Amino acid sequence: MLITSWNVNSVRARISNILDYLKKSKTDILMLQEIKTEEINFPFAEFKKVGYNSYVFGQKSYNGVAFISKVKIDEVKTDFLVDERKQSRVIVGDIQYKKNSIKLVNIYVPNGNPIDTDKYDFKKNWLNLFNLKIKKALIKNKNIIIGGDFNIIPEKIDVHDYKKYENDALFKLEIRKKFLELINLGFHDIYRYYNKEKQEYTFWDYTSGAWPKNNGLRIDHFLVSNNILDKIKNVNINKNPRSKVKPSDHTPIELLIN
DNA sequence: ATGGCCGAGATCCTCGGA
Repeated sequence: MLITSWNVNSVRARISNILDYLKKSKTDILMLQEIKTEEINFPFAEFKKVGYNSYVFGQKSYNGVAFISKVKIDEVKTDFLVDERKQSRVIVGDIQYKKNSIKLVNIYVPNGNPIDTDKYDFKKNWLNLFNLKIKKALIKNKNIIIGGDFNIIPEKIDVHDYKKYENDALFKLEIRKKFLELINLGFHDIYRYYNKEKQEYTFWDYTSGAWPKNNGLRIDHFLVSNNILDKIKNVNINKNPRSKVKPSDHTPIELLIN
């Protein structure tokens, strides 16, 4: 089973790119972030036409997350984390896979820039709350996959020029520590687990020729709980969608389960 | 050496993104 996470930077602006991707990749479950629309304007029919059901937690203009899935997702919840600004950043659901129940947690973490504003505090508070919610969720189900746009560069290897990001909300030590705290609850950053030395990115800014220069960041991640680590067959950053016309600034990360 | 963009929702600019 193939599970993909992709920040699409508007589901409506990106609909043909997303449909192309589904056709080519045959992904079973697509976890979307930054859909930038409410449920009322979500393209349910377009996905239904190609065999996918949509589970949507939308918001007007900003944020918004969704599952696009060929398989049934149970217990879909949009109140896993309710932040102080009531933003649509987390949707969770359970899948049955080979007699295991796996909880999928699809997240869009706040950006947090600039760091001298309340946006940065919002990100810190958000991550604290998220870690707490995951800690509680692990008590009920030890099979958890967290996927999404974390807006966190875990290590120096995950950015083209780390010195430029030392005072950026994506790479500040304080933020990376929150990511480590989350991992220490019992997860692996599955991309880095399989690729100890590889330098690949999931995001390239639209500006400054970042894509042709490969000035990227690895900020989209899959965290897999220890209990199901042996069920993971492969993980891949698929750069193809970033090279298309009218692309998202992020590209999909794909997780293959045994 | 620097900087270059894009989407939504409202106008012809602002906000947010990273």
